[in-house]
Amino acid sequence: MADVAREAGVSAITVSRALNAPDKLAPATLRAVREAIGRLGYVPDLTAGSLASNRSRIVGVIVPTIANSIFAETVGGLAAALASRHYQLLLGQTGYRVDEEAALVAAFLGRRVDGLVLTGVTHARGVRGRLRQAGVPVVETWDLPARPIDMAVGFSNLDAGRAAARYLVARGRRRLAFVGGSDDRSAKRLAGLEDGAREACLPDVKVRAILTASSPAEGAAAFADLCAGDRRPDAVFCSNDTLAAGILFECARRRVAVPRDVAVMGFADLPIASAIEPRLTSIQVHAAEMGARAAAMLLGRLDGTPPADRVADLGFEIVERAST
Amino acid sequence: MADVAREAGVSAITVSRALNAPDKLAPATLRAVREAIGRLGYVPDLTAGSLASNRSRIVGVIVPTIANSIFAETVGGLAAALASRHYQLLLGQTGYRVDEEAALVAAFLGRRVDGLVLTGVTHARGVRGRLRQAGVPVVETWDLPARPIDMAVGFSNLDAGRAAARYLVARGRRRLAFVGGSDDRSAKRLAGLEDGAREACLPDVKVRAILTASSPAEGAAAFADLCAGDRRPDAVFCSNDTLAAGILFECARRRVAVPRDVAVMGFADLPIASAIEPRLTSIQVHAAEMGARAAAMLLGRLDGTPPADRVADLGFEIVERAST
DNA sequence: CTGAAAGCGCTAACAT
DNA sequence: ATGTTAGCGCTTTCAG
Repeated sequence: MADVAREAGVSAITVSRALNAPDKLAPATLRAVREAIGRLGYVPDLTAGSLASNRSRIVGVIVPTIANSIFAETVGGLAAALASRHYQLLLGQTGYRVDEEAALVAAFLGRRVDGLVLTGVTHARGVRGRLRQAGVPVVETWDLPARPIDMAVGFSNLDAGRAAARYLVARGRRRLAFVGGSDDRSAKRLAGLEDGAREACLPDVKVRAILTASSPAEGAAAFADLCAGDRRPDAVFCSNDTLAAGILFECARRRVAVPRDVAVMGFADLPIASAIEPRLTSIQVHAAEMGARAAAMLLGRLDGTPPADRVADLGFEIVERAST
Repeated sequence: MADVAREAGVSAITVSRALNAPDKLAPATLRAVREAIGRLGYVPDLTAGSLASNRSRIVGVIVPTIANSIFAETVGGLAAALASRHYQLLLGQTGYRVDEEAALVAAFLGRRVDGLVLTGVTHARGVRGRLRQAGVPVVETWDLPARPIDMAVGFSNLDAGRAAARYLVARGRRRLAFVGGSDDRSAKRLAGLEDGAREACLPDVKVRAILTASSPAEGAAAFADLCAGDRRPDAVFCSNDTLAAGILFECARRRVAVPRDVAVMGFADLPIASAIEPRLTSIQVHAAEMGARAAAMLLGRLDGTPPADRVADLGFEIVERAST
């Protein structure tokens, strides 16, 4: 920066202003500085800038795994929204382990991120406190917290599960099954489903939980398991469209007619849901928009805009298709 | 850090060493410092550390879009490998625009990333030069560069396309079609396919290029298009399993028998390929491993290990399944 | 509209 | 094994 200043015949601070507040400079000065920057191929060091200004222009996002499409959609929406404002995205994967999340939060705070986006509302001991103390804007996603750390954008997983049960019951299904992850959010969807089944005085929901649910192969295997018992379920609710797709494939192989013999319902309404044959009934939860809204919330806070709602419930919608 | 030093009755540099080189301290000193850190809840500022040490422990990765599973797999592999060594990942999306890539490269260099992972081998003017001048370790992925910027890990997209053609021709297919993106790597796969068709003196390959190919719906629409003409192709090669899945769905709806009437071949061997019905023949390209290898190459360089191969050809394998 | 001085929080290089 | 000094490259604050 000193070199550029010398080349342009100004002081360092003027170069800094040319970069960060160009309209505070006289047009001629600005032009001179820009030319000097071009001649020297100067690349400003944002690390030094962050240290001096105490703003990093980095947002951290922590997801269970980026290889799962539902989170990839959210991260994509987040990254796109941040890029337009020249913020960068630091990505962390927990592998569904809360202690990994705690470690990532610590590491990201050490990087002095300007904001943090978390998946879910259940966190390791001490994480809430550390986050609050750090005073970093935080958005929890993919659920609605009873007591948010700071801000949140999501939907009620419990209500979604219950809505699925009611929907299936209303269509005459009696033997409900669940295939999904054992993580916190999937567990809530299952709880909602069981709740709905109880309302209708149905027998217990058959459960086939998968450690880290995401592949169609796991869905297919889970369905095979469910069929092994005495009475095959007549409806399966999955915590993820990818799993549901696997079940549809397995049904095709077993010549199980969908929806006649068994209704299959997915979750998240990924692109595959509206393309697969038979087209998959799913619950749309606006995965990409969640990321975009999280970005908007963070940026609003960082701009000092009067905080609107701290918690945004994006809701969910059952998208009815051929599989039910 | 000064506070911690005072609390522990040592100097600042000793605190620094407790964090970065604990085995250079006497056990008692180390314990004292750690206790002080715990009592004060001290979180070291990595920004300041980066500035002072000139190492950021951040690696940047730039992909067309994270919402496309093939890149999500690579990023996942990369992130996992880096996390084990306490490096963080900065993520950028180009939306398949080369000028966006150039902007992201500039921004990441400004962040003083310790390494950079790029998708593909074709870049905007000036990017190569800027990267070389910065002296940052770079890994290009998903292709093999004729003249690498620095390092690379990938496979030959041209050969993969040609292998697909030969495979299909050997099974008696004569009217080949291609459905895929119009990006550089897809274009190479298409060129390979056309090359293979020429070898066998087949008629021209029918091409249905999609701007940014990734969803099953796009695959289905593309297949509908291909069928609209006079002679339906008897084999379709897709630049992505997600597109191929869409074609299989569309075939099911049109009662087009696969593989009897048309053979369908995918690319990348994503989880869906081995789960869908009929199971999809695909070309395995080790997407996740590409990320892991890219990480290994960068870390090796950063450790100063004698550079083994600068370019790793992971190759590809045709995984034959029911769809052909 | 532009500049001078000070310092962000840490680590490299050299002591001892 | 531990400490001292200097400085990383920028922005803040206060002046003019």
